[in-house]
Amino acid sequence: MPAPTAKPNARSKLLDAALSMIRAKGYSATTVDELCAAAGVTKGAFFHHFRNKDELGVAAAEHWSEVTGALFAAAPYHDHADPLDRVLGYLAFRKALLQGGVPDFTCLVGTMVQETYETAPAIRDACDRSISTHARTLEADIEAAMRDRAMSPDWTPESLALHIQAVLQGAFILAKAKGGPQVAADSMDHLTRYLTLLFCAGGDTPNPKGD
Amino acid sequence: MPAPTAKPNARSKLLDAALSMIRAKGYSATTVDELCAAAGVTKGAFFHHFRNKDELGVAAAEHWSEVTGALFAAAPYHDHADPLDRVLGYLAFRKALLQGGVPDFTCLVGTMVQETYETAPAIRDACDRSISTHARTLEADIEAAMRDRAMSPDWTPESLALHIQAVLQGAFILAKAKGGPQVAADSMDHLTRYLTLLFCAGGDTPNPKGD
DNA sequence: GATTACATACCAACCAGTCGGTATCTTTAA
DNA sequence: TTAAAGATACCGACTGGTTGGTATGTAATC
Repeated sequence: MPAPTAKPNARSKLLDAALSMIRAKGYSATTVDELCAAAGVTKGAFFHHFRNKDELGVAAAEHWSEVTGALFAAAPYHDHADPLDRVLGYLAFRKALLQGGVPDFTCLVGTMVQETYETAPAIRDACDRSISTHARTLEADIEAAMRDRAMSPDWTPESLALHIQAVLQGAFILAKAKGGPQVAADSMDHLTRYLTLLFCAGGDTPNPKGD
Repeated sequence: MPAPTAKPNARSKLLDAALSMIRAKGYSATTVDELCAAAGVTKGAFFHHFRNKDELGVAAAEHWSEVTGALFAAAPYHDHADPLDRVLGYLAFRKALLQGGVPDFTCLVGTMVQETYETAPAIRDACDRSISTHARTLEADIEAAMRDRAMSPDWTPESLALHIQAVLQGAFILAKAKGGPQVAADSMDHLTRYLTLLFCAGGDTPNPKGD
């Protein structure tokens, strides 16, 4: 990638179109022809930049990581002094992103991995990288919040960061099923409540199942 | 439906095959031909029982509701005397179901609604019904647990039941991305911890955001 | 002048869905 | 008791449009 900034060339037009089209219709139902039409390029351009459809899927996941990575890196929740406030601010930011139609606020890689995890390992790995890398941006703050409170729980910062991602992904599924963001916002409130309780009311309680 | 028990006729063979095939490959990538081959029936039989592919999708969601509904109705977690123990027992039961390959323990309707929520409203509604009806089986126990503790929180039993479903659905997405159930089990542990904290350590704390 | 970045035309395989036909089960009435 | 009559369940060849992918050509750029 010599040019990090995206000129309106065929490749980036295809990737941008892929983000919205795959989020709306899923990966399998997104056809190369439709994608080219939406991006305003020809099929020749598509197969010039991508060897096949799966390679576009991988590139779309990576493009998604870059776009969302920049969005979250520039978000204001990092400014809080207390690390727990930064984590809670992250969740508030996620909740504030629930705007527009369902395809506008849902997650590309969460959608795509559901269809491809068995049939396209390259896409699954790209989606895993996207989710896991994003989750890792929360780990330092979680760990700092634990240290501030001298907590030594039986869960790891990584597992909590991944749990947060799981709640968000699940909230999107419910929003899709119910046709609106309200149920997702409610779920994010429950998650916020969990973090508040966990760090302020009893984070050292042993694992209720003991395993 | 005069005969509630499933004879090995073409329709139920197709529905059973659909459950596993759609969970593994997704709805769009599941072709009618492949489905018929897996079920051991012909295409003529398919279009005798279903007007089109979408109608199979709806029927598959309903079949899924019946199969899983019977599974959960017969599960032992209902035997606990305390309603909170029944809810926690439900979660332990869900965790115990994380056996076999990823397609074996993931949720059909969560998978299907992601691909169809924009393009096939009938399927989306069927998936919503499946999830919401299942969530509703938890509401009475949640409400009873609240009453036992004289709680008057700013969340409803319905929202908590749906949040539980969101965590489960999200856990399945993470399991698909990571290729195994461990991350899903970890997320279910966090959810169990949330319920424990919520009902035993501070369920009356006000909404941290205040909205 | 050669590599890159597209455009156009084309293809074989595949897709959901159709259709004429057969086997079997149910109803009815002589 | 049985047989005509109709409905249901299923079969499998066929179709027309779509699919991902290719082959080849051309204009711009390095």
